Amino acid sequence: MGVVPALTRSRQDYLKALYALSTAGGTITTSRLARRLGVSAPSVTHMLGLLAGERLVIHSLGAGARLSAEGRRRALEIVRRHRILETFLVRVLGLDWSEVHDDAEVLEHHISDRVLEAIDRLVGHPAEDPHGHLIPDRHGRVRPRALRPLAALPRGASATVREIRDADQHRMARWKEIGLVPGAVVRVREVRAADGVFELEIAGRPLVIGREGLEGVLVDARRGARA
Amino acid sequence: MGVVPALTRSRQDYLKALYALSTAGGTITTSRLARRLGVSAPSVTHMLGLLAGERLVIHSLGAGARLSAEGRRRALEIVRRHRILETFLVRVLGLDWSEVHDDAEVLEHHISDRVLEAIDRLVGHPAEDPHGHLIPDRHGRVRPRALRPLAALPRGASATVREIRDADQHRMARWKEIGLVPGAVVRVREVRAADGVFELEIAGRPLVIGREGLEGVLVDARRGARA
DNA sequence: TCAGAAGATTAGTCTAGACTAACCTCGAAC
DNA sequence: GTTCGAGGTTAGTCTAGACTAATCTTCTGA
Repeated sequence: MGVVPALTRSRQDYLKALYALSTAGGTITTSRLARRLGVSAPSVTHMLGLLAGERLVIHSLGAGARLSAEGRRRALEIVRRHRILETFLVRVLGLDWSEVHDDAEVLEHHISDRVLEAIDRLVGHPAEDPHGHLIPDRHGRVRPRALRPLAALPRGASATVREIRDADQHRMARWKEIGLVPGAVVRVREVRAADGVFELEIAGRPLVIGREGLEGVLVDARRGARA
Repeated sequence: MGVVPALTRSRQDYLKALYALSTAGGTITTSRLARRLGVSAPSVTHMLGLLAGERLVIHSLGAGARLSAEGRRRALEIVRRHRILETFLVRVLGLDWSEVHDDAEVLEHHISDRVLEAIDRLVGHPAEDPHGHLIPDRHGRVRPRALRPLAALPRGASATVREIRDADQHRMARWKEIGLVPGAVVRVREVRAADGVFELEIAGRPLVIGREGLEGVLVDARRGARA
C-alpha cells in the first residue's frame, strides 16, 4: 500500500480538471486542458509527463490523457473537499450560492483532513452540495446518477431540477433569481424551434428563456409527465 | 493611498514573525528570524532586502530589522486572521484548543476577506481568541494590555489567567488539563526559591509545577490580593 | 498530392524562495 | 595584537511550475 505523498496545489488542479473533462466526455487533449486550466499548452505537456511518471495519469499519443484508478481516486478526494466546502460556505456562513466557488477552489487545497471532517460533521454529512452535485464519500466513491439537460426536454414535459453545473457568477445569480435551483419543478410549455426559445413554468411561474441560457441545468431523467 | 499588492505566503510569514519578535523585545537579528521561521540565515538576509525595498521593513546594520508602520499594519492583518480562525476552529468546529494552531497557520493565508468576515460574524466578533490573545480590529489596531508572567507572582498573590502564549501542543494540552486556561483564577501558595518550584491553587485545586512549566502563561497585572 | 492550419512537443528562460559554500566583520580572549 | 568564533552577507545553485519560440505531426481542403 505505501504512504501516498501529498500533491502540490498545481498537481491537484490538473487532476481535478482531468476528472471534470472526463465526465464531460470526448478525448482529453492537451489544448482542452490548457484552456480549462488557463495555462499554456507546453505547461500541460510537461505536467502530464510528470503525472504519468507518478502513475496518476495515462498519456498516450493520439488517445489524449486520462486518469489512472489512483489518479481518479485522488481527483475525487479533491472534488469531495470542494463540495463539502461549498456546502459549508452557503449553509453555515450564509454566503451566496452563486459566489462560493472561488473560495472553495482555494480552500480545497489547504484544509487539513481533520478540519474537513469537522466541517463535514457540522453540515451533517450532506450527500449533495448547494448546486446539487453529489459529494463523493471518504473513499472517493460516487454513485452515478442519470440526469439530462433541461434544454433536452420536449414540449409538455415536466421535471425536477437536480444539478446546476458551475458557470460564471452572473449566470448562476440569474438562475437563482428566477428560481432555477436544485429541487425546483419545471414544466416546458412551449419550445420555439425556430429561435430555440423555451417557454417554461418554474414553480408555477412563467419564464421565457433561450436554449443557451439553460446550458448546465440538469433535471432528473424520468420521462416527464404530459401536461 | 494606492492599492496595496497582495503578499505571498512567505512574505506574510516574515512579517508575522517580525511582529511576534518585536513584541517579545530585543533587537531582531537575522539569526533570530531564521530560527523562528525555520529557514537559513541567507534566506532571511535576502527576504529582508526585498521587504525593505517594499517599505515594509526597516533594516539597518547593527540595529537589526523592524517593521515599518505599513509593515506592522499588514502583520496585524494576518494576526487578526489567525486569531479569528482559531476562535472559529474551537468554538464552531469543536476542535481542541491545543491543536488548532497549525490549521490556522495555513488557513490565515488562504481565506478571502469575504469568508473571514463571515466567520468573524458567525463567532460574534470576538475580542479575544481561545488562548486569550487580543484580536486586532479590521484596521490592524490592538489596544495594548498590561500583563505579567504567572511565574513573576510573589507568594500569596492571586490573579486571573488572561493569555496563553503559543507553545508546543504537548504543553498546551497539559495546561488545559490542569485548568490553566484564560479566565482561571490562580493563587500562589508557595514559591520554593531553591528549585524554582511553584505551589499553586488553580480554581481551588492545588498544583505543584516548575517555573519553566509556567513560561508563556500571563495573568492580569493588578496587584494580587494577599492570601 | 501538397499547402496550410491546428495541435503537440521540445528547448530554453523566468520567478519566488529556498539552499550551501565562501567570505567579511567584529568583539573577546589569550 | 593576533586569533577565534559568532553572526551576517555575497555568490551561486536548485526546484516547481509557469512562459515563449521553434519545431514536429497530422489532418484537411483544394
